[in-house]
Formats: sequence, C-alpha cells, structure tokens
Amino acid sequence: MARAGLSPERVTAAAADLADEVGLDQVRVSEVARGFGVKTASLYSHVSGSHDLRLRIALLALHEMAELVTEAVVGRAGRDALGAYADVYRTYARAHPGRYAASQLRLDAETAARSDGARHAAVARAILRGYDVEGDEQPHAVRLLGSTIHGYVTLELGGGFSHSAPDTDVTWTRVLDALDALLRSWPEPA
Amino acid sequence: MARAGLSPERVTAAAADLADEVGLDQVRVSEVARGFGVKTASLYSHVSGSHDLRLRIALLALHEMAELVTEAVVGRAGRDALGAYADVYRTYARAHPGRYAASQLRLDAETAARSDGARHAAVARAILRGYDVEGDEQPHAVRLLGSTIHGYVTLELGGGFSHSAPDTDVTWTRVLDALDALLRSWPEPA
DNA sequence: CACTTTGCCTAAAGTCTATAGGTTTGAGCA
DNA sequence: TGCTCAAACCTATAGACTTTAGGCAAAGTG
Repeated sequence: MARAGLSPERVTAAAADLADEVGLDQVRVSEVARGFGVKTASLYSHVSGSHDLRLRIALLALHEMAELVTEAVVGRAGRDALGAYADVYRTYARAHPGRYAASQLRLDAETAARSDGARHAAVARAILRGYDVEGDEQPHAVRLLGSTIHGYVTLELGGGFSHSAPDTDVTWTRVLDALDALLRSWPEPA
Repeated sequence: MARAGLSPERVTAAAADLADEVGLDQVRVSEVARGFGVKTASLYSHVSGSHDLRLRIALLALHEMAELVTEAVVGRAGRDALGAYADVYRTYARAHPGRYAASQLRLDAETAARSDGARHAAVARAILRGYDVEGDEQPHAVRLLGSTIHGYVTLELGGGFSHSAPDTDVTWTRVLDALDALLRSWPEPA
C-alpha cells in the first residue's frame, strides 16, 4: 500500500493546522492520523505522543513568530517598530489561535533553550535601544512590553473584550501609544 | 452504604482543588469521583460532564476573585489601590493556578452575563476614578490595565520570565509604577 | 540481487466520557 | 410505625482515545 510520507515535521504541521481549527486542547493523535489517512498507531513512530505533539506545535509557533517579528522590525525604530512588533503577535494569534495557544505552554528549561524564545526577547531589546532604555532597566521593560502585548492578545482572543463597547482596534492603538509614551519617559533606575 | 453527600457545589470545589494541583486540562470527571470514593457515573447527576465542570470552576474562580478584589480596594485610591488590585490577581493565580486558568476560558454570552465578570470591570473603573480617567476613555484604560496585569501574571506563571535574570518581584513593582504613571498622565481623547 | 532499514499495519490493554436503567437511602407524613 | 417518593448512588455498556508490542512489506544500500 502507498505510504503517506509522514515525518515529524509534516505531522507537526498538520497538528498545528488542526489546533488552529478546533483548538489546541482538541488536538487528538487519532484525528491527525485520520487526516493523513493512516492508522493512529503509525504516528507514534514520528512523535512520541500527544504531549510531544503539543510541544512541537509550540516550537513551531515560536519559530514562525520569531521569523515574522524579526522581519517586521527591520528598518524601523520607535513607535513605528513597536507597532510593527506588536501587530505581528496580534495578527498571528488571530490567524493561528491554536499555534498561539501552544506558544504559551510551559516549556522545561531544556526545551526552552532549544526554542526560538530567546529571539523574541532579542527583538524586544532591539526596540528598546531606540528608546534609550538600557542596562539593568531593559529586562523590566521587556517584561512590561511582553505582558501588555501578550495580555491584550490573549484577552481579545478569549473574548474578554467582546462584552463591552468600543472597537478593539481603537483600544489597540491607544495601548501602543501608551507603551510608546511610557518607554519614551522610562524612569531612571531606582 | 453511606452517601458521599455530593452536590454541584461540592463537586465543583473538589474539581477546582484538583485543577490547582494537577492543572486544569488534567481535570477528569473520573478523578474527581475517585476523590469522593464514588463511581464516575454518579457525578453525572450533579454536573453534566467535563466541559460543564470546567465552566463551573471558571465561575467559581471569577466569583472568588471578585470578592477578593472588591475587598482589596476599599479605602484605597491611586497607586495604593492599583497595587492592591493587581496583587489580588497575582497572588490568586499563584495560589490557585488551575482556578486562574479556568477564569480565562472563553464563556458564551449567556454564561458570561451570569458570571461575576462585570464586577471585575466595575472595580477597575472605580480605580480609574481616582485618576480622573473618565468617559469614553475609561474602557480603553480598563483594557490596558487588564491586559498588562493579566499578561504579566500569565507569563510569570507560565515560566516565561524564569529563564532570564532579575527578580520578578522587582519587575512587578516597576510595572505597577509604570501603569500608575501612565494613568496619571492619561492622554486626552483624540 | 540480497540485506537492512523504515513506514505503516494489526492487535491488544488500559483509561476516559457519557448514557440508560436499577437499587438504596432517608425525609416527610398518615 | 410503616408507606411513599425523590434523590443519591450503583452496575452495565458503548464508544473513543492513548500507547505499546510485534509483524510485513516497500524503499534504499552495497
């Protein structure tokens, strides 16, 4: 019988697409197998189970976002760079909710080291350079940036804003303006 | 044989405790039943399944946090109120990670209306009153507040900060100071 | 062409969810 | 006290998912 041409990469990609469609927690090894027209047990030669599958989706998402975010900020600085940076996450999360959810999974130190997580922080630091936030203050500012952007994206995606009135796009630019203002006048180290 | 004295409330409470221990996505109806020394099927008279169980945990968490947050801000204003408000979420999330995760679940409009979600927004608006952020600007500021606090708590809990250097408590006060400064000088409507 | 590896299969054990229907318990009441 | 009835809990069952073990056949290799 014809082989389906499976590989860890293809399996992960299919699982990621499935996660975007039905939600990360609804990703089943059996369903991924069905998608390939293959028996469930066959996937276990390529990935070591459903936990492994989710982890691989996370690494894929972190990689894809790192590529996008790196590309988005080249040639930009200040508010312009900040907006491009943040928009990547928001746009990605809307287009790929399952992948984005996976990227928030807790990774053990070893896996995290192997991931593209550090690239995200590096891009954030590059943006801060345009604001003259340096030295010991950088980590704090990076965390603030990450918290606000990630929090907004998560809440918006989770429907946390859909119950109240104003358009979320308006709030989004307001939030970015606020972050911009904050970084412009970042306080001196205590 | 002695009855276990089940009820939707007791089942939900036990499930919430289990979620805090093993993670929300590891909550099994069968495991909750085991905890009561009861057969799995018996729980279906009290809750209508695992989805229902998670939803009930979410409502419980939203209620508990609403109580805490309401109590925390009475008699406070400005930076003081902001800090007390934010600390409730951070402390709660650390003590009850499963409950907190449940509180982020997407609720349909009907369930959301029945939840204590609106109370959280009301407390946030009360804090803004101390900063003279009013009218059409309030929703934007509420969303910024929620995004940053929720994002920070989520990232910290998810281990997103544990790979880099400085103490997260320091960053936390820095973030709150930043939000305080931001609200103090909130821009006029465009 | 023989040989090895790889890819996918069948088989099976174990766990979970969920439904249907039966039995026991205990509170209220004549 | 003894009856009734609803609630609480049970057994049985069906279907789905996960994961391991071992087998055959198709693709690459010398």
